[in-house]
Amino acid sequence: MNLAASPLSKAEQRAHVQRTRILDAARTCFAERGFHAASIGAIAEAAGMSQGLIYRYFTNKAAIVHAIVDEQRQGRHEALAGIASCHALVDLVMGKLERWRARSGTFDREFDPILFLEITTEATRDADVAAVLYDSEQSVWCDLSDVIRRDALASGKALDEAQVQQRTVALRCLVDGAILNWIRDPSMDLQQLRRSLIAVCDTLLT
Amino acid sequence: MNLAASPLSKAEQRAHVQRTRILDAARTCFAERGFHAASIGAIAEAAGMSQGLIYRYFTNKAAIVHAIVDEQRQGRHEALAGIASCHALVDLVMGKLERWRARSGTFDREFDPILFLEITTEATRDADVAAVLYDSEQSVWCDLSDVIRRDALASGKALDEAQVQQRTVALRCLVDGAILNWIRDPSMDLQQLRRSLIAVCDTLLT
Amino acid sequence: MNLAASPLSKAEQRAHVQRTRILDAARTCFAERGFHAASIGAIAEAAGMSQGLIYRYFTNKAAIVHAIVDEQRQGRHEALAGIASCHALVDLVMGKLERWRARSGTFDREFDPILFLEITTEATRDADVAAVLYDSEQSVWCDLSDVIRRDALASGKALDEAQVQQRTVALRCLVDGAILNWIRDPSMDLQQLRRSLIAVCDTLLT
Amino acid sequence: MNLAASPLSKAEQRAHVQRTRILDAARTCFAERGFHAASIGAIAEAAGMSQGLIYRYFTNKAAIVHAIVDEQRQGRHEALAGIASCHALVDLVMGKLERWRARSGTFDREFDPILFLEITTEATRDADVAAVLYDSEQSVWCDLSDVIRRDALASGKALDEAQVQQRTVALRCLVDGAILNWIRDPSMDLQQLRRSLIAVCDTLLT
DNA sequence: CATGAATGAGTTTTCATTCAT
DNA sequence: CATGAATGAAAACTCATTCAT
Repeated sequence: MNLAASPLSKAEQRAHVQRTRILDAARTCFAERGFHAASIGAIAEAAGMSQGLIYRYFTNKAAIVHAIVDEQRQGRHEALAGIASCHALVDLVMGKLERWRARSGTFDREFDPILFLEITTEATRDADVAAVLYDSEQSVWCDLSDVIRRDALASGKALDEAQVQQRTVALRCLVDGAILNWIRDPSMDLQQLRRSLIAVCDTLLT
Repeated sequence: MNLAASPLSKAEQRAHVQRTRILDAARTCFAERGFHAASIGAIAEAAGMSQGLIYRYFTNKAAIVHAIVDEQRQGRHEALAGIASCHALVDLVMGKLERWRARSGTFDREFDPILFLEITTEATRDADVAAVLYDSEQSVWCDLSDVIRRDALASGKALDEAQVQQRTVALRCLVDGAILNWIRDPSMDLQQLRRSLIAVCDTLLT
Repeated sequence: MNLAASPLSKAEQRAHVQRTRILDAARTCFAERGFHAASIGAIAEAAGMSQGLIYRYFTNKAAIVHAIVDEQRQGRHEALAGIASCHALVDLVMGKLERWRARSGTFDREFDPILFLEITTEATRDADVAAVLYDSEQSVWCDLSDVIRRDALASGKALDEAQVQQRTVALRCLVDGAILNWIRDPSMDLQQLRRSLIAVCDTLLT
Repeated sequence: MNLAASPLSKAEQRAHVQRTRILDAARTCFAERGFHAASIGAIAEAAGMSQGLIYRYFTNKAAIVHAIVDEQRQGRHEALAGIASCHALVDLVMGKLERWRARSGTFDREFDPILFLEITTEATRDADVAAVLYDSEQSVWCDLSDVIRRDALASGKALDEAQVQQRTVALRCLVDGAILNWIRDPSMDLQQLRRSLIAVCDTLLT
């Protein structure tokens, strides 16, 4: 993303490193305790720096939240870019959920289900978060539509635009709903969930 | 609701009225600001009473949260009891979303999508909330399976148990995902969403 | 104290009974938690009545405290009236301490060591308590001087007034100090303490 | 006090100064109003700082109380270390009482009679305070026994251990009782009290 | 006479944010 | 650039006291 053409000064590099350290710490704290309950003090400690320093890189606690929301948006977009079929999408998401349960406590820079929920909730109240999230949704929408199209292409089906839209909606709801249900029922059998999703995808694309 | 057989004393009636007043206020505040950001002071003001009085009816702020979570669980269960087909379910949910947008600011004693999200997020951190939510999920699971069975019965299909389970998973994810997406993209065309859901339901049940 | 000449009306009797109930409850609560930490609510519950009713019999929380201080003053005076020798005094006090440890939780209407301490501390801050306590001290002073005189008389010694005063001071300090030390070191051997006090009394009166 | 060997960082020095400021303020407030009635707000104001800052140096209000109790324990121990005779002990205590009355409002970092009482009362309810106080008592017990022994040695008397114990008990009760009585009767003639105590000491050691 | 619902001021404690060093 | 001491506003919760019933 950062081509050779843009020579980052040492100061800029340092700033970027610091911002990353803060965001990594914040992601963990936010996912653990929520945007509100996670204090700047906790983030500073997790980042191994003083509270004051955080304010050199982010004007606000809100600014940190915004940055993380954006980070997740980008991550989600990049993750979807490499996906060529519905099956692959289901695999990606289910893999995330499985890995999440394994190494609890560490969180994913590109896409974290708990943060995803936290962000959605926050969007209800914070207009800025809502705006970023809205953009994210548009982008995800396109990405998912592309997945549908690629999948159809690969299996030799021709879909008109209306069919693409409809299947995109369905796919989106399925995946998001799967995440939500996984959170609401941690004892859920992930293998069975995966099989069900696959089955629905197959049915929908027939 | 209050048959002659249940002799509620005046004190008990009063207590019930007050609890209801508090819960109504709290539901609004929680949906508007979230469980954490909504202060007891704000709830008290919304309920038109002093902060101290709230503590006569609820030992804790947490107790209020728990009461509301339970209220929503019950409401969700009751709402599903009357549903006989997937179409009816989609209608119920979409109706909620449409009505919600119309009279923003008022919240639903039986089931509110924003609160639903807030509760799911809170369950990540509060073990008590998680427990109530888990129970709720089991109950919803049964209710949805019944919907699937009734639907199949009405349309003369015979489904084995594995098929019922699979369709229940799909239905559940679809509906929850629809709510989530509606929250994330408020500009979404609800009519189109409704049509897509109906189409998926029809496809899945064929 | 209440001679036949004063016919108490039924209302007055009831009032007296109620006041007694409240004071009994308050004594327990105060000794358990201290004047400040003991709430009117706790006292009301211990007395088996409503909070409001307490205010029919006492204008204030402070009034309850004052009543109890006075009660203890009177009890102390009456307890000393029957004492004819230093040995008897030591026995009285040590008996109190021993019994106190045995049935912890119940408190003595006539004199309770913990309340005694609590009251002394409170006198530091509340002028009314200080006044009652001051009166109490004058009265106790006379009572103790009489004990000294009776003791000397019984053992055939003649003491001039200065000697009486001096021994009274000593006796008073010894007894109060014994109580204080017993509170500060609950593991203290009461039998040994008793023997030491007796020995000092004997020495002092030789 | 701060020899060259102890390299306190500037931060540590500052922390120590602040803790001292807080403890000084707290001692005053506690002695004036009691542990419970003295609010953190009052302490902060007396210390000339914000309420929040107090929590940087003490985790709790209880922590402040504990620190003060410990401070007094140490002070009491150090004060007794330099005492070689019963007369000197009486002089020390009476001097404290006289000085206390003179400059009311200021309290003694090493040993304050009102705080001593407050602490004893609190020990009745706070297990931690009770524990520190118990340790203090053991230490004072040894210190007083040593005073008795030194005194006997100086006056050429030989005391067996039982006699030492007995006199220690007596001395302890006398001194504590004197403080208690001085509090309960502020009009008391301190000169007379001093003479009486001296007389008893002389009698006891004959 | 008795209740207990209601209030409002007060308590301890936390935290985002600033700023002197 | 970095620190962490300091602040002030707010949070949850308690409690003495009043008053309608």
